[in-house]
Amino acid sequence: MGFERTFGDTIKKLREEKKLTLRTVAEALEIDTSMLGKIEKNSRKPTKSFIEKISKYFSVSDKDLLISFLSDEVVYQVLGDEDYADQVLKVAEEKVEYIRNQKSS
Amino acid sequence: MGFERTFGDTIKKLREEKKLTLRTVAEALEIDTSMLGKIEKNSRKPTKSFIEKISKYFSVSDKDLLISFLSDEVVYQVLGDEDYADQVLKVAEEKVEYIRNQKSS
DNA sequence: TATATTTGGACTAAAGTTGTCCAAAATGGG
DNA sequence: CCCATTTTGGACAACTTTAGTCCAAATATA
Repeated sequence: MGFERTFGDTIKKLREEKKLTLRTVAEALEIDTSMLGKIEKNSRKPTKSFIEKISKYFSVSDKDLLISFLSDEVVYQVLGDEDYADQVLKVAEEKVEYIRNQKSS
Repeated sequence: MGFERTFGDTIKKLREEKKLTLRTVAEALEIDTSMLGKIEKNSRKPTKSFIEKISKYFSVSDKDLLISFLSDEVVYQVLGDEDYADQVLKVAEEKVEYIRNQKSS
């Protein structure tokens, strides 16, 4: 899976590959058409349940889609203001590692 | 700077090393004592302005404190639910890299 | 024991988020 | 070009979250 795209781009591509309309997919997932459009444009966040439904609908990995979304969130958070993105991510990794070791001791 | 601790732990340690009370520091920074206590316990978020003031007050790097705080946020975000933390961070790095290349082209 | 410090609950105001509805804009087939 | 359909995004109300303050209980200190 190509993670360079955003979550929205990813699900939009899945839909367009199958030549389906927003309305068609939205009905299948039982959500508002406009909502689906916004999620594709990353202007509304998918719920966990949405990610489950859409991954099932397109037969793609639920986990991959979730990671795609969560990483978008992290990127968004980390790219504001001053750009210490790399350092912030590096330190975050260290902290995650540290916390893991804590737990298992 | 040891980034294994949380932002709250870090500023608490700075205060205790100088044997200052919450009230003393809070007054110097012109914020509520209780607020400072909560920030030390990571139950309230520091504002950008708070980080600037406290780093100046203790003569430590503003940037380091900011990174400490931002990385806490990322860790918090990434450690919920299923734990794909490593993968999410890795993908986030790739996306940041990707976005950087986009901009400079 | 008396005094100061730390902790956290409760609350209000402000800010942010969600999902829905609707209409304008864009697209595409005939 | 026209019409039907799709896409896009604004506006809104309901709801959730967060921020900051005040206060009192708990804890530490001298």
